[in-house]
Amino acid sequence: MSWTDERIQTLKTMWEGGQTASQIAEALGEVSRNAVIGKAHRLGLQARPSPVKSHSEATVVADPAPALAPVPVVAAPEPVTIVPEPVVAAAPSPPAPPAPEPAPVPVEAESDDEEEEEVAAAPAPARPPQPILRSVGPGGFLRQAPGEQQPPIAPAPPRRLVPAKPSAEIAGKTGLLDLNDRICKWPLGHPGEPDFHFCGDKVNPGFPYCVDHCGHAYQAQLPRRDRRPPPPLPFGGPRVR
DNA sequence: CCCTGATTCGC
DNA sequence: GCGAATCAGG
Repeated sequence: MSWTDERIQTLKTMWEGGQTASQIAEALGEVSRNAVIGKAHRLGLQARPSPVKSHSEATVVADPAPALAPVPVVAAPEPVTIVPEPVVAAAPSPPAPPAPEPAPVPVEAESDDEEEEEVAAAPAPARPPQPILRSVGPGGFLRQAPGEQQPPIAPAPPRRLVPAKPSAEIAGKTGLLDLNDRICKWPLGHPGEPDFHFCGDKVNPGFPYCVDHCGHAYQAQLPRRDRRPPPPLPFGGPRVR
Protein backbone atom coordinates (compact mmCIF):
# COMPACT_ATOMS: atom_id res chain seq x y z
CA MET A 1 0.00 0.00 0.00
CA SER A 2 1.15 3.47 -0.77
CA TRP A 3 -0.04 6.88 0.11
CA THR A 4 -2.82 7.55 -2.29
CA ASP A 5 -4.61 10.85 -2.27
CA GLU A 6 -7.47 9.27 -0.48
CA ARG A 7 -5.36 7.80 2.22
CA ILE A 8 -3.51 11.04 2.66
CA GLN A 9 -6.78 12.87 2.91
CA THR A 10 -7.95 10.49 5.57
CA LEU A 11 -4.73 10.87 7.40
CA LYS A 12 -4.97 14.64 7.35
CA THR A 13 -8.53 14.72 8.46
CA MET A 14 -8.06 12.31 11.26
CA TRP A 15 -4.80 13.83 12.38
CA GLU A 16 -6.29 17.27 12.47
CA GLY A 17 -9.33 15.82 14.11
CA GLY A 18 -7.22 14.71 16.98
CA GLN A 19 -7.07 11.04 16.29
CA THR A 20 -3.99 9.33 17.54
CA ALA A 21 -1.50 7.96 15.15
CA SER A 22 -2.43 4.47 16.21
CA GLN A 23 -6.06 5.02 15.48
CA ILE A 24 -5.28 6.47 12.14
CA ALA A 25 -2.99 3.63 11.29
CA GLU A 26 -5.62 1.13 12.27
CA ALA A 27 -8.26 2.89 10.25
CA LEU A 28 -6.11 3.12 7.21
CA GLY A 29 -4.86 -0.36 7.52
CA GLU A 30 -1.65 -1.77 6.24
CA VAL A 31 0.39 0.95 7.77
CA SER A 32 2.09 1.25 11.07
CA ARG A 33 1.68 3.95 13.62
CA ASN A 34 5.17 5.09 12.79
CA ALA A 35 4.33 5.30 9.15
CA VAL A 36 1.42 7.53 9.96
CA ILE A 37 3.48 9.79 12.12
CA GLY A 38 6.23 9.92 9.61
CA LYS A 39 3.82 10.77 6.86
CA ALA A 40 2.05 13.33 8.93
CA HIS A 41 5.26 15.14 9.51
CA ARG A 42 6.28 14.98 5.95
CA LEU A 43 2.95 16.46 5.06
CA GLY A 44 3.70 19.31 7.32
CA LEU A 45 1.04 18.36 9.77
CA GLN A 46 2.14 18.70 13.28
CA ALA A 47 1.59 20.71 16.33
CA ARG A 48 0.04 18.27 18.61
CA PRO A 49 0.62 17.67 22.25
CA SER A 50 3.47 15.30 22.30
CA PRO A 51 4.77 13.47 25.28
CA VAL A 52 8.23 14.19 24.12
CA LYS A 53 9.26 17.67 23.48
CA SER A 54 12.96 17.89 23.07
CA HIS A 55 15.37 15.26 24.06
CA SER A 56 18.67 15.94 25.72
CA GLU A 57 18.57 19.65 25.47
CA ALA A 58 22.19 20.30 24.66
CA THR A 59 24.41 21.31 27.47
CA VAL A 60 23.91 24.90 28.25
CA VAL A 61 20.73 26.73 27.70
CA ALA A 62 21.82 30.25 27.14
CA ASP A 63 18.38 31.32 26.18
CA PRO A 64 16.36 32.42 29.15
CA ALA A 65 13.27 32.77 27.08
CA PRO A 66 12.39 36.18 25.75
CA ALA A 67 9.62 38.24 27.09
CA LEU A 68 6.66 36.65 25.55
CA ALA A 69 3.38 37.37 27.12
CA PRO A 70 0.66 35.21 25.70
CA VAL A 71 -1.37 35.97 28.73
CA PRO A 72 -5.02 35.26 28.25
CA VAL A 73 -7.60 37.75 29.08
CA VAL A 74 -9.09 38.17 32.43
CA ALA A 75 -12.78 37.97 32.26
CA ALA A 76 -15.05 40.88 32.61
CA PRO A 77 -17.48 41.21 35.48
CA GLU A 78 -20.57 40.11 33.69
CA PRO A 79 -19.21 38.30 30.74
CA VAL A 80 -21.11 36.79 27.97
CA THR A 81 -18.67 34.26 26.80
CA ILE A 82 -18.85 31.63 24.21
CA VAL A 83 -19.18 28.07 25.20
CA PRO A 84 -18.06 25.49 22.75
CA GLU A 85 -20.30 22.58 23.25
CA PRO A 86 -19.97 19.70 20.96
CA VAL A 87 -16.60 18.76 20.16
CA VAL A 88 -16.87 15.45 18.64
CA ALA A 89 -14.71 13.75 16.30
CA ALA A 90 -14.39 13.58 12.69
CA ALA A 91 -13.53 10.02 12.63
CA PRO A 92 -14.66 6.73 11.36
CA SER A 93 -14.27 5.12 14.67
CA PRO A 94 -13.57 6.86 17.89
CA PRO A 95 -14.62 10.32 18.67
CA ALA A 96 -12.49 13.34 18.31
CA PRO A 97 -13.07 16.89 17.33
CA PRO A 98 -12.16 18.79 14.29
CA ALA A 99 -10.92 21.01 17.02
CA PRO A 100 -11.33 24.46 15.67
CA GLU A 101 -10.50 25.72 19.08
CA PRO A 102 -12.75 28.65 19.54
CA ALA A 103 -10.61 30.85 21.65
CA PRO A 104 -9.83 29.94 25.20
CA VAL A 105 -12.75 30.79 27.29
CA PRO A 106 -11.82 33.15 30.01
CA VAL A 107 -13.12 31.90 33.25
CA GLU A 108 -14.02 34.38 35.86
CA ALA A 109 -10.96 35.28 37.76
CA GLU A 110 -12.80 35.69 40.97
CA SER A 111 -13.28 32.97 43.47
CA ASP A 112 -13.78 29.95 41.38
CA ASP A 113 -13.33 27.76 44.36
CA GLU A 114 -16.09 25.34 45.09
CA GLU A 115 -17.08 22.69 42.69
CA GLU A 116 -14.42 22.19 40.13
CA GLU A 117 -16.34 19.33 38.76
CA GLU A 118 -16.22 18.82 35.10
CA VAL A 119 -19.47 17.49 33.93
CA ALA A 120 -17.90 15.31 31.39
CA ALA A 121 -20.56 12.72 31.92
CA ALA A 122 -20.34 9.21 30.74
CA PRO A 123 -17.96 6.72 32.25
CA ALA A 124 -14.81 7.71 30.52
CA PRO A 125 -14.22 5.58 27.48
CA ALA A 126 -11.17 3.46 27.27
CA ARG A 127 -9.57 6.10 25.17
CA PRO A 128 -10.51 9.63 25.99
CA PRO A 129 -10.97 11.62 22.86
CA GLN A 130 -9.61 15.02 22.34
CA PRO A 131 -10.98 18.10 23.97
CA ILE A 132 -14.27 16.56 24.65
CA LEU A 133 -16.60 18.95 26.15
CA ARG A 134 -15.28 22.09 27.52
CA SER A 135 -17.60 23.27 30.12
CA VAL A 136 -16.61 26.61 31.33
CA GLY A 137 -15.72 26.81 34.92
CA PRO A 138 -17.96 25.58 37.64
CA GLY A 139 -21.38 25.16 36.30
CA GLY A 140 -20.08 26.79 33.24
CA PHE A 141 -22.05 24.87 30.76
CA LEU A 142 -25.61 25.28 29.88
CA ARG A 143 -28.16 22.65 29.53
CA GLN A 144 -30.44 22.71 26.63
CA ALA A 145 -34.15 22.81 26.74
CA PRO A 146 -35.90 19.52 26.46
CA GLY A 147 -36.72 18.67 22.92
CA GLU A 148 -33.80 20.55 21.69
CA GLN A 149 -31.12 18.52 20.14
CA GLN A 150 -28.46 17.50 22.52
CA PRO A 151 -24.95 18.24 21.54
CA PRO A 152 -23.38 15.09 20.37
CA ILE A 153 -21.40 13.82 23.24
CA ALA A 154 -18.57 11.51 22.74
CA PRO A 155 -20.10 8.09 23.03
CA ALA A 156 -18.43 5.38 24.91
CA PRO A 157 -17.05 3.00 22.39
CA PRO A 158 -18.51 -0.45 22.72
CA ARG A 159 -15.31 -2.33 23.06
CA ARG A 160 -12.39 -2.44 20.85
CA LEU A 161 -13.70 -0.39 18.03
CA VAL A 162 -13.71 -1.83 14.66
CA PRO A 163 -11.96 0.83 12.71
CA ALA A 164 -14.62 1.45 10.20
CA LYS A 165 -12.54 1.92 7.16
CA PRO A 166 -13.05 5.02 5.14
CA SER A 167 -14.41 2.87 2.41
CA ALA A 168 -17.29 1.83 4.57
CA GLU A 169 -19.02 5.12 4.36
CA ILE A 170 -22.62 5.90 3.75
CA ALA A 171 -23.54 6.98 0.30
CA GLY A 172 -25.08 10.37 -0.17
CA LYS A 173 -24.14 11.56 3.23
CA THR A 174 -21.27 13.63 4.38
CA GLY A 175 -18.65 11.28 5.57
CA LEU A 176 -15.28 11.74 7.04
CA LEU A 177 -13.64 12.05 3.71
CA ASP A 178 -15.99 14.75 2.64
CA LEU A 179 -14.98 17.07 5.38
CA ASN A 180 -13.14 20.23 4.63
CA ASP A 181 -12.97 23.65 6.12
CA ARG A 182 -15.94 24.81 4.18
CA ILE A 183 -18.56 22.39 5.31
CA CYS A 184 -20.25 21.92 8.61
CA LYS A 185 -18.60 19.25 10.70
CA TRP A 186 -21.48 18.83 13.06
CA PRO A 187 -21.74 15.11 13.63
CA LEU A 188 -25.03 13.35 13.24
CA GLY A 189 -25.41 10.05 14.90
CA HIS A 190 -22.46 8.54 16.63
CA PRO A 191 -19.09 7.41 15.47
CA GLY A 192 -19.06 3.73 14.91
CA GLU A 193 -22.66 3.55 13.98
CA PRO A 194 -23.46 2.69 10.41
CA ASP A 195 -25.21 5.92 9.62
CA PHE A 196 -22.81 8.22 11.32
CA HIS A 197 -22.16 11.24 9.17
CA PHE A 198 -21.75 14.97 9.27
CA CYS A 199 -24.06 17.87 8.62
CA GLY A 200 -22.28 18.96 5.51
CA ASP A 201 -23.88 22.34 5.10
CA LYS A 202 -21.90 25.39 4.27
CA VAL A 203 -20.08 26.64 7.31
CA ASN A 204 -20.59 29.85 9.08
CA PRO A 205 -17.38 31.51 7.93
CA GLY A 206 -14.77 31.24 10.59
CA PHE A 207 -16.48 28.39 12.32
CA PRO A 208 -16.41 24.68 11.89
CA TYR A 209 -20.17 24.47 11.79
CA CYS A 210 -22.96 25.90 9.76
CA VAL A 211 -24.90 28.82 11.11
CA ASP A 212 -27.56 26.56 12.41
CA HIS A 213 -25.23 24.29 14.31
CA CYS A 214 -23.16 27.19 15.55
CA GLY A 215 -26.30 28.06 17.39
CA HIS A 216 -26.02 24.77 19.18
CA ALA A 217 -22.31 24.81 19.55
CA TYR A 218 -21.86 28.26 20.92
CA GLN A 219 -24.10 29.59 23.56
CA ALA A 220 -24.02 32.69 25.57
CA GLN A 221 -22.61 32.23 28.97
CA LEU A 222 -24.97 33.37 31.63
CA PRO A 223 -23.87 35.06 34.77
CA ARG A 224 -23.09 32.62 37.48
CA ARG A 225 -26.06 33.19 39.65
CA ASP A 226 -28.30 32.52 36.74
CA ARG A 227 -26.76 29.22 36.00
CA ARG A 228 -28.38 26.13 37.23
CA PRO A 229 -26.21 23.34 38.46
CA PRO A 230 -26.95 20.33 36.35
CA PRO A 231 -27.38 17.40 38.68
CA PRO A 232 -29.64 15.13 36.63
CA LEU A 233 -27.90 13.72 33.66
CA PRO A 234 -29.17 10.25 32.97
CA PHE A 235 -26.96 7.36 33.55
CA GLY A 236 -24.77 6.61 30.66
CA GLY A 237 -25.14 10.07 29.35
CA PRO A 238 -27.48 11.48 26.80
CA ARG A 239 -27.70 9.83 23.52
CA VAL A 240 -29.84 11.67 21.07
CA ARG A 241 -30.31 11.46 17.43
C1' DC B 1 4.37 -2.47 31.36
C1' DC B 2 1.03 0.34 28.46
C1' DC B 3 0.34 4.41 25.68
C1' DT B 4 1.77 8.70 23.08
C1' DG B 5 4.35 11.65 19.27
C1' DA B 6 9.25 13.01 17.56
C1' DT B 7 13.36 11.98 15.45
C1' DT B 8 16.78 9.47 13.09
C1' DC B 9 18.55 7.20 9.31
C1' DG B 10 19.08 3.26 6.06
C1' DC B 11 16.67 2.11 2.28
C1' DG C 1 9.62 9.63 0.25
C1' DC C 2 9.12 5.89 3.28
C1' DG C 3 8.89 3.67 7.77
C1' DA C 4 11.35 0.68 11.44
C1' DA C 5 13.99 1.66 15.21
C1' DT C 6 14.65 4.39 18.72
C1' DC C 7 13.81 7.90 22.01
C1' DA C 8 11.40 10.11 25.71
C1' DG C 9 7.30 11.72 28.38
C1' DG C 10 2.83 10.32 30.58
